[in-house]
Amino acid sequence: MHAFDVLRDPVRRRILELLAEGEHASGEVAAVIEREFAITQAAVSQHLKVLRDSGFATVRADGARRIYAVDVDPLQDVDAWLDRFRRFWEPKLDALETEIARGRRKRT
Amino acid sequence: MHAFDVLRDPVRRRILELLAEGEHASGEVAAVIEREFAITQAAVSQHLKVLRDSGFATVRADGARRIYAVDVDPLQDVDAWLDRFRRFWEPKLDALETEIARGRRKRT
DNA sequence: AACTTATATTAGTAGTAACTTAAATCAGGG
DNA sequence: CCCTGATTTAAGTTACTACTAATATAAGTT
Repeated sequence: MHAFDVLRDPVRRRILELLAEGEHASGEVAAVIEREFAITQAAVSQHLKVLRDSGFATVRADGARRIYAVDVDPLQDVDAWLDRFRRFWEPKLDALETEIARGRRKRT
Repeated sequence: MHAFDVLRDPVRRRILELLAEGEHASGEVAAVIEREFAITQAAVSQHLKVLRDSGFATVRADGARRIYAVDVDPLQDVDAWLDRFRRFWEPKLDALETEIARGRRKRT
């Protein structure tokens, strides 16, 4: 599933916003989303699965709970796709300066 | 239609890539897309309509031709949404430096 | 072991979105 | 004015996606 397919859904975007604040258990995420979007826990779990499968989130077990964390790799891909449009709104920067400012060098 | 709904479609993303290179007539876009995606000219026209309606593209007439240009406002919205995740991959910059580097001040 | 809590999975349904084909619009030239 | 080329619009079909309800799984508690 392509990154943009994942981000298309407002529920998934909201979940990612929550995870951007820090790790959350599945149930914590579900509580917020159920309230804000009026959908069931099962639906939230399905969205979490999409996020896992597409690399936007990672999970670890904590007893019966599942702790989710954001993984920004696919978001960086989106950011990289936007690069070709940046010249329309960003002031001119030389190539090296841009590299440094944007921090998009290969991870070491 | 939300920006991410628009960007979800690979044909529309490809059209935006073409428009990022410069203005193109509807027919020029259609020629490329028909070849690359094997869909009809009518389908391409429908995608162009979506891009128009959602603010991603503007059109002007040139005789019977319709010349399309990219409008990056919605792309900037996407870029802004990504801001909350940038700290996961960007080196620390102070607030002002970030403002300058990212060029996201109000348009003057 | 039985009960409860936490979470995921399955099966089925309904709405939407992206096509195709056909028809409509509209500008320019003979 | 008719014809052609360029483009959009309309109608209908199909496939996909997000949902619910029900069930399964697994851990924690008594």
